[in-house]
Amino acid sequence: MVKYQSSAMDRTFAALADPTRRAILLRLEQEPGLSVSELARPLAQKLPGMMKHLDVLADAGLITRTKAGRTVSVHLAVEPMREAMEWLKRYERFWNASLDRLVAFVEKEDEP
Amino acid sequence: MVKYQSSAMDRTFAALADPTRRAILLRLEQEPGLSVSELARPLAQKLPGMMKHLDVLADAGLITRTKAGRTVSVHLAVEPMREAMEWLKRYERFWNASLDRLVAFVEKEDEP
DNA sequence: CAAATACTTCGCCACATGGTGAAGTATCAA
DNA sequence: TTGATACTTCACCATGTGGCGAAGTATTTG
Repeated sequence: MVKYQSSAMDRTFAALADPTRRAILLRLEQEPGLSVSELARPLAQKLPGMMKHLDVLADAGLITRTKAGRTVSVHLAVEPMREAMEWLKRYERFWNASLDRLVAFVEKEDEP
Repeated sequence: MVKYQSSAMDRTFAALADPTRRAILLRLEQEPGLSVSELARPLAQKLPGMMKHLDVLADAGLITRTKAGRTVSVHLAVEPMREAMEWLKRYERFWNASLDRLVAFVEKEDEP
């Protein structure tokens, strides 16, 4: 890859690209503060694998971890998702607005 | 990685995780139907690199390519972005709605 | 203190990405 | 037909997952 530094948005989208990580986020939405083991159990994930996913999510700023004794509770942090959504919003007009623009777009393609 | 098959959403988020690819999508929004070379030029990308990015974008369903003679014009396809946004919408309440929920969330964290 | 629990880190492996230059193919132009 | 143009594919490299078992560290618990 040779990507020595990546932007916040790069990391956010990359973190969201894995189904296990999306499942983690969905679960945390329902049950904030779950521990690492509790997160791993239903996902049939060993702890080392879960650690890597949590590292990716934390790098992207999508979770925070707080340690209490020997257990770690994990919490959602949605700000990066808001920014990802802001980016996508740029394209909202393509499916949200009237079809005028789409028609114009298609017609332009047919020009020589 | 050992990911033999990935879902449409996996591919969409993965495609969006690269700044060059996001730049391509932004550019196509302004100027639909650009050719491969035209896309590559301002991004300081060699053609082989651009080809790979376009392959990733096409796999994710984010672009379509139509060949006319020896030139290929590239077009946006926004449906996958709409779906990505639908997924993110689930979290919208965290930043969009009243702060009640956030307060409840924070207070829950302080419980023993 | 000893044992169990909950993470954490450490190799190790396979594979996709992101980039390159070089070579190949297909069209268009002269 | 010969060149130039526009892609396309190939071979190669470095790196970041994504997964595992095994070993290590830190806290509780008995």
